[in-house]
Formats: sequence, C-alpha cells, structure tokens
Amino acid sequence: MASKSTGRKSTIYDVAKATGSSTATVSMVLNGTWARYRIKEETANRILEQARALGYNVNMKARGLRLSRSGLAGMVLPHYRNRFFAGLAQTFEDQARSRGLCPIVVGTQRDPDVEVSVTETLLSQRVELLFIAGVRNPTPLNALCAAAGVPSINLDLPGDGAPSVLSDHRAGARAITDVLIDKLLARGGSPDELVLLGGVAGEYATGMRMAGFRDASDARGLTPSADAMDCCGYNAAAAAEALAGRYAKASRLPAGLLMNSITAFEGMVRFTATLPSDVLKSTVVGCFDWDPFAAYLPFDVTMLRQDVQRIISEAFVLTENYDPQNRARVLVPTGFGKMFEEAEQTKEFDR
Amino acid sequence: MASKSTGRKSTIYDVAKATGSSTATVSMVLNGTWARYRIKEETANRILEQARALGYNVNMKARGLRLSRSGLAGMVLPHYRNRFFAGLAQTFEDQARSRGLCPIVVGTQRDPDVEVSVTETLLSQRVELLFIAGVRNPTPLNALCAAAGVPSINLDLPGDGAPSVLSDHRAGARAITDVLIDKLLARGGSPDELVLLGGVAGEYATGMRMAGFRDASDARGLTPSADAMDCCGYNAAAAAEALAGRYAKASRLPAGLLMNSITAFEGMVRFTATLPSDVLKSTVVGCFDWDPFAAYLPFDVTMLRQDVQRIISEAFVLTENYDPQNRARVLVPTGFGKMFEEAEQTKEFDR
DNA sequence: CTGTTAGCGCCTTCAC
DNA sequence: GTGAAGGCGCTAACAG
Repeated sequence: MASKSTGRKSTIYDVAKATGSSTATVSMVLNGTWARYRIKEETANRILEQARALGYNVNMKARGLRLSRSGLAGMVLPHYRNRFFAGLAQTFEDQARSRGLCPIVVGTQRDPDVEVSVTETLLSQRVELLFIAGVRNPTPLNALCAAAGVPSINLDLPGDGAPSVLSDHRAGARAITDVLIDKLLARGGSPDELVLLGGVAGEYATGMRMAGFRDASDARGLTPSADAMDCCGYNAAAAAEALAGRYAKASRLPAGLLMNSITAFEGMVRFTATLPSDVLKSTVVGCFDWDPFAAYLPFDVTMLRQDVQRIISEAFVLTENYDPQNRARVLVPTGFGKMFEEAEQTKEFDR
Repeated sequence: MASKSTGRKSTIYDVAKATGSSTATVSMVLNGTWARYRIKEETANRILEQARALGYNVNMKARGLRLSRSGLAGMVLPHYRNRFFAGLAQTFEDQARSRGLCPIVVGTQRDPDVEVSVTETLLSQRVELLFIAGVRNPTPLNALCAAAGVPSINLDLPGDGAPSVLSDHRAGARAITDVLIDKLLARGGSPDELVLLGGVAGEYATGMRMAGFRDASDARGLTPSADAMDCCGYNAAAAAEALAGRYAKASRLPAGLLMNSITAFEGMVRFTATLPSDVLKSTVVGCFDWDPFAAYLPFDVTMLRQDVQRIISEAFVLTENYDPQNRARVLVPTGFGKMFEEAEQTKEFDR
C-alpha cells in the first residue's frame, strides 16, 4: 500500500524510521537545505521517495511554531459580488502564491463585528501580513495587527493606522466626466445637466469622485446645478428611488448620468427598465466599476475600471521592508480598461 | 500603555506572569473551561482583563499542534467571477464561521497543477475539512485528503473519491426547457427549433442538462433537429462563434436559445450586439446561472439559479460524522430564484 | 556526513 | 484551586 490507510498523517519520525535515518536528516532533505549540509544524494533520494510513498506532507502548524512563520497571507474584504472585489481576491491569491504564501481571504459582509473577529482569527492563525479592503474604518484593525507585529495595508481606503494603496478616484472621475461632457456636446445636449448619482457624503471615494467631477466642470467653465450631485447611497434600491424622483419631477431623465458604483448603476437599470424603451436613448451614462453585461444594455454607457493588479502589487511592495511608522498613501491610476480582457480569461470548461 | 509596542505577540506565559498565576490557570480561563475546574471567578476576571490589556490572542499554531485541530476549513474553487462560485464562497465562509472555523478559500484558475499544490498547501495547514468545487477531476484531490485523514466533499461535480453534493441539472434543464417551449408556443413559434448551446460533451453538467432538455422534448412529443444541441464549449468566444455560424447559415437566429452557462450567454450577447436591434425580438432565451444585469438586456430571457445555500449546508452535514467509505451523491434542486434576492443584500456603503 | 537535543506556545493530566 | 511536566511535529544548533 502506497499510503497509510489510517487517518493519521505521517510525520518526519515515520519517514526517519522507515529510512533508518534521523529526523534532522529528514528535515533537511525535506526542506531543501540538505545540499548545504553535505548529505549524500543517495540518502536524500531514499528519504524523498519514502516521504512520497508515505504521503508525507509538512505540518505547517509545527513548522510555523518553530520558525514563527506561518506561510499564510491574509486579506479581508466585504464580499465577492462585484468585479472589483472579486478581482482583488483573485490577484491577491495569485501573487501570494507566487511568493510561496498561502492566501487566505475572508469576506466580512461589511459587518464591523465580523471585521474585528475575522481579523483576530487571522491573527490567531499568525498570518504574516494582512490586506484590508472595503471596511468602514480600518484603523482599529490596523491597531490589532500592529499589536501583533503583523504588517497591514489598507486597500482602496485611507487609514491612519497603516499605509494605504488607493485608486485615483479623483483623476478617474475627472476623466469619465470629460468623456460624458464630450458625448453630451456631440449630441447637442446640455452638459451642465450631468448628474452624479450615488455614494455616501463624507465617505472617501465619494468625496474624491465629487472633486473630480467638479474639476472637469470647472475646466470647461461649466456650472452644474445645485442638485448635480446626489449622494443617495451606494445600493441599488436607493439609486432607483432617487432617479425615479428626478424622473417624476422633470418627466424625463437627466441628459447625462454618472453612477457612483455598479450597484447604483444596477438601481438605475432597474428603474429605467420600467420606462418606455426609447426614453434612454437620449441619455448618456457613465459608471465607476464595471460588469461585462452592462456594456450591452440598450443605451450609451462608459465604464471605468480600477487597476486591481496594480493595487495588489503596490500593497505587496509595501509589506516587504514594512515600516510600522509608514503612513504612505500610494495612488494607483484608474482608467477605461478593455472591457473583455477579464472575460477572455475564462477558459474552456468554465460553466 | 495598553499593548506591548514590541512586535512580539504575548503568550499565556506573559499573562500568567502579569497576573501571578500559572499557565494552566490562564489556559483554562482563556478557553472557557475554567468553571469546570472551580477556578475563582475573581481570578478568572483578573486574567481575562490582563489578557485583553496585553493584546493577547491565542496562537492557533500552538493550540492546533497540541490538539491536532487547526480551526481551519478549506475550499477550492476556480475563481469568483460568476455568481455561482462567488455565492459558494460567501455561503461557505458564513457557515464555517458559524461553526467556529476559519474559512480559507482559494481559487485555482482551473489549472490542475495549481489544484494539486493548493490542496497540498491546505493540507499542510491542516484544514479540518475540504470542499472541492469546479475542478476537472476531483479524485486525485480526494485521494490526497483521504491520505491525510481529512474529510473532503465534492461540490457540483461527482467523484469516485468522496461524497458529492450536486445541483439537479437534469430537472433544472427540464424545467427551463419547458418554460421556453411554452413561450415559443405562445408566440406561435416552432418549439423544435429550440437550441441548447454551450458546454462540453462528455462533461457531467452538460450531460445532465442535455438529458433534461431531451426529457422536456420527449414529454411534449417533440423531435428536436439533429443539431439542436451544440457543445461548443463554455467560453464566451466559442459560443459567439457558434451562434454566428448558425446566423450566417439561416440568416436569422434560432427561435429559442438555451445557453449552457453565463459565459456562453455572454458570448451570445456579444454576438447579437452586432446585429440590428430588432433581430432579437423574435427569440426567447434561457440560461443556466444568472447575472443581475442580464435580466435587463433587451430580449426575453429566463434564468436558472443553483441553490448555493443548500449545497453548502448539505456539504457540511456530510462532513459531520464523516464516513470515509461514503460515496453518496446528494442532489440539490435547481430552480428559478427571485432575481434580486442576492442583489438586495447589498448594504449601504457598498461601492 | 548524520544523530541528539532543546525548545516554539499551548493544553491536559496529575499531583499538591 | 493551582503549579509542574510532558508532548504535539518540526528545525537549528551542536555534537559526534
């Protein structure tokens, strides 16, 4: 029999006994340092073979205890339901693996209690670093990590407790606003009718996007109306309602609509689906974040993408030679990505 | 200072020293068994308080080593890019947490090498159970787990190496085919023009869906044409191409289209977006899996949902009192879910 | 070149 | 009620 049929995992002791060598030799062979200790290649091979035959597999708990290195890299995020977070998770996993770390990502549903308990759990597991994305307030989590001596990095949300990697929402907002204004002008529409809908007043990303929206307007000498920005919240229902209100008042949609999130965008789609189908033809729409299907909806839509690849790379750079005092804020450009890039990754057999 | 400023984590020794008690006492207090050992409540409180003040946090590596229980629950899946896998991950995390386990889910990009190495890594971390979803062939992974004495469950893919929890693709396919046939009849269309597009011949899910498609046709006494099922693959590009071929030949779209995955559906959308907008009006479309935006595309679409909640629950049930000999296949019904259910979970602050 | 040994931090049994 | 001691599996000195 190739592997022990009992449930118990085999240990280096088993391998040592089976090969008639000592645990130290086995240990060295198994983690590749045997060349440095001039162990006979023959011995090494014998051990390697036995290990395989026994189905041996290092116990990272024991190794971690000994070395105080767990081999775990942690990331917390709210959920996987949109492309941004799903992309963050994916990229994080890839990069962690390529560094020999085992990625462990957990969703918190934006529940602050869960956020804290998840962080504590990850710290208990002795993750070697923690990336924190999309929490309400990262500072307490950063503090927990700091107390444990674990580097933490905030993703896409600035914090006072650790360095942050941020999307350049302001420049992105300015760029997409520019595009929408151009489109409006090309249609002979009125660019100061453009409305920024969704988001939460006082929240970082919304603030930056509003600033970018203003930047673009100012640069054109436009003066958006008083209610050009409506922080009605990020969720779909709120956005649908806000838009319904405007529609009821003006008996038409705004000529231009910049939605502050893919969920707000969803609310807009849901509302406009209740209208006669040609109502939308006279509106140009933009959105922060994207979805592969959104591009095929029956109206003019422009979408912006955050560069998750870059965000994660920068975050890893920050963790190497981590400086606990460092409160750097790294800005990552945002732009119009090729829409199918990600979808094309879908391989055969992908149902 | 409330917490040690040094990077080193405090241990039960630190807590013991600080409170003038012994490590055993601290240990008992900290894991709640102190009542059974008749330790004074006052002592317990003092210890608890010190522990908090020191920022103490159990070292799961050490505890796990001692108890051979890691507190980790593992899950492997291909990616988070569709609602099915994202939902599986989410639900798994919730349920694992509610059982006091730390969820650790990793994406493999459907790369068999990654699948193996990820499984080995998780086994090294001594996960207490492993759910395996969306791999090509689960059996070798099940074998690795079995050798390590770790229960493994296959999700949505049957395997010979462990029990499986499966969506009832056949009944689902039959149900959605029925709906499409009804819609075709209502429009005065010809129901045997219905086409099942996408998927891989010989693959389990595709096979079941084909069977369900046939079931529905048979029940109506219909005889679909020879090319009514086209296993052109799961990815978007392939589906787009296949559909383009049919369109070129017949100079119109089939009257009914049942897409074998959300990615194949995406391919269809991508192709039809290149056609005059009214071409689609005469086609009814169905899809396995769903996306919140797909429902708003400008044609008649019916979507099916897999019950991830149920799949994960059944999987957890199987792991409790795990029987290594058990090769059960649990069938979970598939149906037309309320489309916005999941989207409505989106909370405020969700950009 | 290879074996012996001392912990890493925690939990549990067994004395006291 | 509490302290002392052994050991989970592994690694890094240090002896041979």
